[in-house]
Amino acid sequence: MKIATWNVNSLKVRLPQVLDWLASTRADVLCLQETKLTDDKFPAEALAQAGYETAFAGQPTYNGVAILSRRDSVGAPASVTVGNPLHADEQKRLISASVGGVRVICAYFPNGQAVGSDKYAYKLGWIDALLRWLEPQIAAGGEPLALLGDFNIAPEDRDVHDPKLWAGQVLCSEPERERFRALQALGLVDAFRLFEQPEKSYTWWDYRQMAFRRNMGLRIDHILVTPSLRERVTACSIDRDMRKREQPSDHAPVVAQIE
DNA sequence: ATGGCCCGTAGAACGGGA
Repeated sequence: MKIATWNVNSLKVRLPQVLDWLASTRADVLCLQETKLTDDKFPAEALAQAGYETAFAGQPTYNGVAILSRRDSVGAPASVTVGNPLHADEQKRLISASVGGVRVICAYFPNGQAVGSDKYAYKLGWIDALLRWLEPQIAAGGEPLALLGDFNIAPEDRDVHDPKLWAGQVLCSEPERERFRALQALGLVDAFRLFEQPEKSYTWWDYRQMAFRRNMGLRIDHILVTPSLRERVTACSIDRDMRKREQPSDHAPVVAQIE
Protein backbone atom coordinates (compact mmCIF):
# COMPACT_ATOMS: atom_id res chain seq x y z
CA MET A 1 0.00 0.00 0.00
CA LYS A 2 1.31 3.44 -0.94
CA ILE A 3 0.30 6.35 1.30
CA ALA A 4 1.19 9.96 0.65
CA THR A 5 0.76 13.56 1.73
CA TRP A 6 0.83 16.73 -0.34
CA ASN A 7 0.14 20.35 0.45
CA VAL A 8 -1.29 21.42 -2.91
CA ASN A 9 -1.74 25.16 -2.18
CA SER A 10 -5.19 25.33 -3.83
CA LEU A 11 -6.76 22.16 -5.18
CA LYS A 12 -8.60 24.24 -7.75
CA VAL A 13 -5.33 25.24 -9.37
CA ARG A 14 -3.57 21.94 -8.76
CA LEU A 15 -6.32 19.45 -9.65
CA PRO A 16 -4.79 18.55 -13.03
CA GLN A 17 -1.48 17.85 -11.32
CA VAL A 18 -3.15 15.79 -8.61
CA LEU A 19 -4.92 13.69 -11.25
CA ASP A 20 -1.65 13.24 -13.16
CA TRP A 21 0.15 12.28 -9.99
CA LEU A 22 -2.48 9.74 -8.96
CA ALA A 23 -2.47 8.19 -12.42
CA SER A 24 1.30 7.81 -12.49
CA THR A 25 1.89 6.73 -8.89
CA ARG A 26 -1.30 4.71 -8.37
CA ALA A 27 -1.10 5.80 -4.72
CA ASP A 28 -3.64 4.07 -2.47
CA VAL A 29 -4.08 6.96 -0.07
CA LEU A 30 -3.34 10.64 -0.61
CA CYS A 31 -3.76 13.26 2.11
CA LEU A 32 -4.14 16.82 0.85
CA GLN A 33 -3.69 20.10 2.68
CA GLU A 34 -4.53 23.67 1.74
CA THR A 35 -7.29 22.67 -0.64
CA LYS A 36 -8.72 26.19 -0.12
CA LEU A 37 -12.14 25.00 -1.27
CA THR A 38 -15.52 24.97 0.39
CA ASP A 39 -17.11 21.51 0.39
CA ASP A 40 -19.61 22.42 -2.33
CA LYS A 41 -16.69 23.15 -4.67
CA PHE A 42 -14.63 20.05 -3.84
CA PRO A 43 -13.92 18.13 -7.08
CA ALA A 44 -15.25 14.82 -5.73
CA GLU A 45 -16.68 13.85 -9.11
CA ALA A 46 -13.45 14.31 -11.06
CA LEU A 47 -11.58 12.31 -8.43
CA ALA A 48 -14.25 9.59 -8.44
CA GLN A 49 -13.88 9.29 -12.20
CA ALA A 50 -10.15 8.86 -11.63
CA GLY A 51 -10.91 5.97 -9.25
CA TYR A 52 -10.64 7.75 -5.91
CA GLU A 53 -13.14 8.07 -3.09
CA THR A 54 -12.82 11.17 -0.93
CA ALA A 55 -13.39 12.64 2.50
CA PHE A 56 -12.91 16.37 2.82
CA ALA A 57 -13.42 19.38 5.05
CA GLY A 58 -12.94 22.87 3.71
CA GLN A 59 -13.67 26.54 4.26
CA PRO A 60 -13.38 29.67 2.12
CA THR A 61 -9.92 30.95 1.20
CA TYR A 62 -7.78 29.18 3.79
CA ASN A 63 -6.82 25.72 5.01
CA GLY A 64 -8.91 22.73 3.92
CA VAL A 65 -7.92 19.05 4.12
CA ALA A 66 -8.89 15.86 2.31
CA ILE A 67 -8.22 12.14 2.23
CA LEU A 68 -8.32 10.37 -1.14
CA SER A 69 -8.39 6.58 -1.34
CA ARG A 70 -8.22 4.28 -4.33
CA ARG A 71 -11.53 2.50 -4.75
CA ASP A 72 -10.22 -0.71 -6.32
CA SER A 73 -7.52 -1.31 -3.70
CA VAL A 74 -8.48 0.09 -0.29
CA GLY A 75 -12.04 1.28 -0.87
CA ALA A 76 -13.63 4.44 0.46
CA PRO A 77 -12.53 6.30 3.60
CA ALA A 78 -14.46 4.86 6.57
CA SER A 79 -15.30 6.27 10.01
CA VAL A 80 -14.46 9.80 8.90
CA THR A 81 -14.02 12.44 11.58
CA VAL A 82 -13.27 16.14 11.13
CA GLY A 83 -11.25 18.15 13.62
CA ASN A 84 -10.05 17.34 17.13
CA PRO A 85 -12.84 16.65 19.63
CA LEU A 86 -10.63 18.10 22.38
CA HIS A 87 -10.07 21.39 20.58
CA ALA A 88 -12.82 23.61 19.23
CA ASP A 89 -11.41 25.12 16.04
CA GLU A 90 -13.09 26.97 13.18
CA GLN A 91 -10.14 26.22 10.93
CA LYS A 92 -10.32 23.08 8.81
CA ARG A 93 -6.96 21.47 9.51
CA LEU A 94 -7.68 17.90 10.53
CA ILE A 95 -9.52 14.97 8.98
CA SER A 96 -9.23 11.29 9.82
CA ALA A 97 -10.45 8.06 8.28
CA SER A 98 -9.82 4.34 8.36
CA VAL A 99 -8.43 3.12 5.05
CA GLY A 100 -6.93 -0.26 4.25
CA GLY A 101 -6.65 -1.19 7.92
CA VAL A 102 -4.85 2.03 8.85
CA ARG A 103 -6.19 4.96 10.83
CA VAL A 104 -5.11 7.83 8.60
CA ILE A 105 -4.91 11.29 10.14
CA CYS A 106 -4.42 14.12 7.67
CA ALA A 107 -3.17 17.28 9.36
CA TYR A 108 -2.41 20.82 8.31
CA PHE A 109 -0.54 22.27 11.27
CA PRO A 110 -0.79 26.04 11.69
CA ASN A 111 2.06 28.02 10.18
CA GLY A 112 2.65 30.23 13.20
CA GLN A 113 3.73 33.27 11.15
CA ALA A 114 6.36 34.55 13.60
CA VAL A 115 7.69 33.43 16.97
CA GLY A 116 5.83 35.31 19.68
CA SER A 117 2.82 36.23 17.52
CA ASP A 118 -0.79 35.30 18.26
CA LYS A 119 -0.63 32.82 15.39
CA TYR A 120 2.43 31.20 16.97
CA ALA A 121 0.57 30.77 20.27
CA TYR A 122 -2.34 29.27 18.35
CA LYS A 123 0.06 26.87 16.64
CA LEU A 124 1.56 25.62 19.91
CA GLY A 125 -1.90 25.25 21.49
CA TRP A 126 -3.17 23.42 18.42
CA ILE A 127 -0.32 20.92 18.61
CA ASP A 128 -0.76 20.46 22.36
CA ALA A 129 -4.41 19.57 21.77
CA LEU A 130 -3.37 17.17 19.00
CA LEU A 131 -0.97 15.47 21.44
CA ARG A 132 -3.71 15.10 24.05
CA TRP A 133 -6.04 13.60 21.46
CA LEU A 134 -3.51 11.19 19.95
CA GLU A 135 -1.98 9.91 23.17
CA PRO A 136 -4.81 7.58 24.25
CA GLN A 137 -5.45 6.49 20.64
CA ILE A 138 -1.86 5.34 20.28
CA ALA A 139 -1.59 3.94 23.81
CA ALA A 140 -4.65 1.78 23.17
CA GLY A 141 -2.60 0.08 20.45
CA GLY A 142 -5.57 -0.75 18.26
CA GLU A 143 -5.63 0.03 14.56
CA PRO A 144 -2.20 1.03 13.18
CA LEU A 145 -2.10 4.79 12.84
CA ALA A 146 -0.40 7.17 10.46
CA LEU A 147 -0.20 10.93 10.93
CA LEU A 148 0.49 12.58 7.59
CA GLY A 149 0.58 16.18 6.58
CA ASP A 150 2.15 19.58 6.54
CA PHE A 151 3.54 19.87 10.07
CA ASN A 152 5.09 23.28 9.48
CA ILE A 153 8.01 22.07 11.60
CA ALA A 154 11.52 21.26 10.43
CA PRO A 155 12.43 18.75 13.16
CA GLU A 156 16.23 19.05 13.01
CA ASP A 157 18.91 21.27 11.53
CA ARG A 158 19.57 18.70 8.79
CA ASP A 159 16.02 19.43 7.62
CA VAL A 160 16.94 23.07 6.94
CA HIS A 161 18.99 24.41 4.02
CA ASP A 162 20.55 27.14 6.19
CA PRO A 163 20.21 26.29 9.89
CA LYS A 164 21.97 29.48 10.99
CA LEU A 165 19.59 31.68 9.01
CA TRP A 166 16.59 29.80 10.37
CA ALA A 167 17.79 29.34 13.95
CA GLY A 168 15.00 30.19 16.36
CA GLN A 169 12.66 31.23 13.54
CA VAL A 170 9.15 29.93 13.12
CA LEU A 171 9.14 26.35 11.72
CA CYS A 172 12.48 25.74 13.44
CA SER A 173 12.04 27.15 16.94
CA GLU A 174 12.72 25.00 19.95
CA PRO A 175 9.11 24.96 21.26
CA GLU A 176 7.98 23.64 17.87
CA ARG A 177 10.73 21.05 17.74
CA GLU A 178 9.93 20.02 21.31
CA ARG A 179 6.40 19.28 20.20
CA PHE A 180 7.61 17.25 17.24
CA ARG A 181 9.65 15.20 19.70
CA ALA A 182 6.57 14.91 21.92
CA LEU A 183 4.78 13.28 18.98
CA GLN A 184 7.71 10.88 18.67
CA ALA A 185 7.51 10.22 22.42
CA LEU A 186 3.97 8.95 21.88
CA GLY A 187 5.54 6.23 19.75
CA LEU A 188 5.22 7.86 16.35
CA VAL A 189 8.17 7.33 14.03
CA ASP A 190 9.32 9.62 11.22
CA ALA A 191 9.03 7.24 8.24
CA PHE A 192 11.44 9.29 6.13
CA ARG A 193 14.27 8.77 8.63
CA LEU A 194 13.81 5.01 8.70
CA PHE A 195 15.84 4.92 5.51
CA GLU A 196 19.06 6.31 4.18
CA GLN A 197 18.22 9.56 2.39
CA PRO A 198 20.03 12.07 0.24
CA GLU A 199 21.51 14.98 2.18
CA LYS A 200 19.58 18.22 1.87
CA SER A 201 16.21 16.53 1.41
CA TYR A 202 13.37 19.03 1.65
CA THR A 203 9.63 19.15 0.98
CA TRP A 204 9.03 22.90 0.71
CA TRP A 205 10.80 25.66 -1.22
CA ASP A 206 9.78 29.31 -1.29
CA TYR A 207 8.38 30.56 -4.59
CA ARG A 208 10.81 33.48 -4.39
CA GLN A 209 14.54 33.71 -4.93
CA MET A 210 14.60 30.71 -7.25
CA ALA A 211 14.64 28.76 -4.00
CA PHE A 212 13.86 25.41 -5.61
CA ARG A 213 16.61 25.67 -8.20
CA ARG A 214 19.03 26.52 -5.43
CA ASN A 215 17.52 23.84 -3.16
CA MET A 216 16.86 26.40 -0.44
CA GLY A 217 14.21 24.33 1.29
CA LEU A 218 12.87 22.89 4.49
CA ARG A 219 11.57 19.42 5.32
CA ILE A 220 8.26 20.24 6.98
CA ASP A 221 5.89 17.64 5.48
CA HIS A 222 6.01 14.32 7.24
CA ILE A 223 4.62 10.81 7.56
CA LEU A 224 4.65 9.51 11.13
CA VAL A 225 3.64 5.94 11.93
CA THR A 226 2.96 3.87 15.03
CA PRO A 227 5.33 0.98 15.87
CA SER A 228 3.15 -1.73 14.33
CA LEU A 229 3.12 0.18 11.03
CA ARG A 230 6.81 1.02 11.22
CA GLU A 231 7.68 -2.63 10.71
CA ARG A 232 5.71 -2.63 7.49
CA VAL A 233 7.16 0.54 5.95
CA THR A 234 9.59 -0.48 3.21
CA ALA A 235 10.37 2.92 1.67
CA CYS A 236 9.75 6.63 2.08
CA SER A 237 10.67 9.39 -0.34
CA ILE A 238 9.99 12.95 -1.47
CA ASP A 239 8.69 13.39 -5.01
CA ARG A 240 10.62 16.45 -6.16
CA ASP A 241 9.42 16.07 -9.74
CA MET A 242 6.12 17.78 -8.99
CA ARG A 243 7.97 20.88 -7.79
CA LYS A 244 9.72 21.09 -11.19
CA ARG A 245 6.47 21.51 -13.10
CA GLU A 246 4.90 24.64 -14.49
CA GLN A 247 2.72 26.34 -11.86
CA PRO A 248 3.75 23.99 -9.04
CA SER A 249 2.68 23.87 -5.44
CA ASP A 250 5.48 25.14 -3.22
CA HIS A 251 5.37 21.73 -1.47
CA ALA A 252 6.36 18.34 -2.88
CA PRO A 253 4.52 15.09 -2.08
CA VAL A 254 5.96 12.66 0.47
CA VAL A 255 5.26 8.97 -0.14
CA ALA A 256 5.60 5.88 2.03
CA GLN A 257 5.36 2.30 0.85
CA ILE A 258 3.72 -0.13 3.29
CA GLU A 259 3.79 -3.90 2.96
C1' DA B 1 19.24 46.46 -0.90
C1' DT B 2 16.05 42.04 4.43
C1' DG B 3 12.36 41.88 -0.77
C1' DG B 4 11.72 39.27 -4.60
C1' DC B 5 6.25 34.74 -5.45
C1' DC B 6 1.73 32.60 -5.50
C1' DC B 7 -3.25 32.13 -4.22
C1' DG B 8 -7.96 33.68 -2.98
C1' DT B 9 -10.96 37.34 -2.64
C1' DA B 10 -11.54 40.77 -4.55
C1' DG B 11 -13.11 43.58 -8.61
C1' DA B 12 -7.76 47.13 -6.03
C1' DA B 13 -4.58 45.88 -3.00
C1' DC B 14 -4.09 42.81 0.82
C1' DG B 15 -3.77 38.93 4.06
C1' DG B 16 -1.59 34.62 4.42
C1' DG B 17 1.65 31.33 3.43
C1' DA B 18 6.57 29.57 5.30
